Amino acid sequence: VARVVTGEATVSEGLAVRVLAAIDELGYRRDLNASGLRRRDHRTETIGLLVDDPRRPFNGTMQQAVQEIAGERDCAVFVASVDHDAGRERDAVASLARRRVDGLLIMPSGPDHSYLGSQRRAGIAIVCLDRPPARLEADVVVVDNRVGAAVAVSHLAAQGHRRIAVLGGPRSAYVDRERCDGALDALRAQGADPGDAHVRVELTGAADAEAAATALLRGPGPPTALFTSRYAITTGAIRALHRLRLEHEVALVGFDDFPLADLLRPAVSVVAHDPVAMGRLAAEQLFRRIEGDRTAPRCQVVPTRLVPRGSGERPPPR
Amino acid sequence: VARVVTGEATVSEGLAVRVLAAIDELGYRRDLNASGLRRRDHRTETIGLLVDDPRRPFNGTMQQAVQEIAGERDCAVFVASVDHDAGRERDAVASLARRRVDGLLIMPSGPDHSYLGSQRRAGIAIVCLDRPPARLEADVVVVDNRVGAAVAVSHLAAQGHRRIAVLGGPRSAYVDRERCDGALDALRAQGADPGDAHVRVELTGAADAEAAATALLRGPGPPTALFTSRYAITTGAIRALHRLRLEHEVALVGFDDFPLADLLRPAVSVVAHDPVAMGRLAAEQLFRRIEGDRTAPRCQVVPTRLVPRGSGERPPPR
DNA sequence: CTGTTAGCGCTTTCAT
DNA sequence: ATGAAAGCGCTAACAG
Repeated sequence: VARVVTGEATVSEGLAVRVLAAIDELGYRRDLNASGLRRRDHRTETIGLLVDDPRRPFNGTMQQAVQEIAGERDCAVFVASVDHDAGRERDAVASLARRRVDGLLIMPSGPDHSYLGSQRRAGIAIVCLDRPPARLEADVVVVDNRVGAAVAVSHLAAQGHRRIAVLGGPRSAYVDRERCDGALDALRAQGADPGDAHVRVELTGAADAEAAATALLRGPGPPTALFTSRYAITTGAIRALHRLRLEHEVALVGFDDFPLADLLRPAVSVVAHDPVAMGRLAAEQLFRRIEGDRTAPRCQVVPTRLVPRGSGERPPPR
Repeated sequence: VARVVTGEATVSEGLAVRVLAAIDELGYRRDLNASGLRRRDHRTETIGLLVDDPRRPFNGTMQQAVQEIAGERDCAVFVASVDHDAGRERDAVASLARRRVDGLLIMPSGPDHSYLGSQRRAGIAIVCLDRPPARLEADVVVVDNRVGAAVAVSHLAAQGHRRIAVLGGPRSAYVDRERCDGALDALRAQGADPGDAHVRVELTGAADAEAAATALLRGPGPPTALFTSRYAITTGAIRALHRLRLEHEVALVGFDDFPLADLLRPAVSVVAHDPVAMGRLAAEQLFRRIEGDRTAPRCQVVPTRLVPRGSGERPPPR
C-alpha cells in the first residue's frame, strides 16, 4: 500500500489497481503529517508566509503568487500576519516551526533576526521578502527602492520643479530609508540642497502624512511637487492636496502603485513594482533551498517602473 | 517530559524547571504533527481558509480577522486561493484534508458542495463564508445582500430618481443574485417596472460593466442613477461615467466599500459591510464546531450600512 | 507524582 | 515484486 501512495515504481500494475480501488472504497486519505514524521528528508510539504499586513493590496497579490508556486509543488501554505511587530514575528516563526514547515518566507519586522539562525540549522529554509533581515545572512528579494525613488524625483525635476518635497516614513525602516536616500540623491544631482525644509521623514501613517503635507504647503516657499515614499503616505498627501484644493496645482509622484490610482483626479503617477514577480522569485528561491541548494545567499532586486498618469507631469506654476 | 510540554498539572515544580532548562539547552522544539497523530481528539491545531481571490481588499481584511481568532487559540492557518474555480476548491480541500486540518473556512465556488460531506464525516469542521454551499447543510456567515441592495436603490429613489439602472453580475452567483433581487424588489416598491431596459445583469467584470454602463448612458432614456452590485462592477461604471464626463451628473451607489472611495470625485457612496465581523463570526463558529458543538447548522447574517459620500446624494437633472 | 510502555499512520529497510 | 518489521516524536494509559 505504501508503495502505491508514494508513487514508487516497484509495484505491479495489478496490485496498484487493486490498492487504488480499495483506497477510494474505504475513503482512505493519506496523512501527510505522519508521512513527514518518518520520511528520510523529513519534509512536510508545507511552507509559511509571514506578511506584515494582509490588507495592503500589494501583499494580497504577492500571497497569490506564492501560493501559485507552492501549489505547483503540492505544497500547502500557512499565512500569518505579523503586523510589523517583532514579537508577533517570533511567535509566528515558533508556531510554524512546531508544525515543521519546510521553509519560511518572511517580510522581516524588527531589528534582529539572528534568532532565525537556529531554525535554519534545524532544517527550515528561509527567504526574506521586501526587506533584508538584520543580523542574519539570508536570501532576499527586494524592490529597487533607491533607483525607483531617484527616477521619481528626477521625473519631477524634468518637468521644471525645483522645490520638491520628500515625504517619507521612519528611517529605521529599510524600505523608507532606501527610498528617502534615493530621492535625496536625485535632489542633489539636480543641485538642490536636500537639507532644506522640504524633507519630512519619520511619518508614521496616512494621518501623519496629511498633517505634514498640509504644513509644508501652507508654509513659506511651499513645494511645487511632492514625492511620497509609500502608499499610506501618498494617500495622506492626496487628502492634504484635496483639502487645500491644490491637487491640480502641485505635482505628485508616489512610490507603490495602487488600485484606482488612474481614477483619481488628477490620476496619480506612481513608481510601480511587480508583486507577482516578487512572490514568484522568493518562492522559487525558497524551494531551491528546500531542495538542497547550499550556495551563498542571494539578493535579488526587482526593478521598478514609472507610471505617468497626470499628477507627476504637471509643470510648476508661472 | 511529555507532561511538562503538554502543560499537565501533575508535575512537581522542581522537575518542571529541570525539564524546561533542558528544553532550551538542547533546543527542543515540540513536533505538533506527531502530537496530533497520537492525541485522542486527533487535533492538529490548524485550520484552512479557502478564499476566492486574495487580491480583493475585502478578503485581506477578513483573512486578518480569521488569523486573529485562530491565533488566540494557538492555531495556525493554511490559506489557499481558489480563484472562483470549483476544481481548485476540491483540490485545495483534498490537500488540506491530507494535512488533517481541524476545520475549514470556505468561500464556496461551484454548484455542488456535497463532496464536503465525507470530509465532515471524517472529522473536519466546515463553515462557509460569504455564500452558502450548494447541496450541503453547513454553517454559513453571509452579508445581508438583499436588504443592503434594497436600501441602496431606495436611497436613490429618495433623491427623486426614477430611472435607476441596476448593474449586476451573473445570476448563477449567489451574492449577485441576492443583491440584484433586493434591488429589483426596491424598484418595484417604488412603482418602477424592473423589467425595463435599465437592468443589466450577467456582467462578468470591470471591463464588461464599463461597456454595459456606457451603452445604457448613451442609449435612449438614459438612467439618472446607477446601482452597481459589487466592487469590480462599481469601478467599471465609474470608468464609464468618467469617459462620458457624466460623473457629476449621474448618481451612483455601489455595493461593497473600497479604499479611496472617499478620494474619488465625486466621492462614491456605498453599501458597506464589515469584513472583520464576518471573519470573526465564521472563525468563532468554526472553533465551536471543532470543540464539539453538534447543534443544527446556523446561518448568521451580517448587516450592511449605507455610507453616503456624495455620488449617491445627487438629485436627477432638472 | 513519576517512570514505563504501547501505538498513532506512515516510510524505510531488510528479507524473501 | 512483495511482505514484514522497525521506528519517526509524540500522547495516553498503566503501574508504581
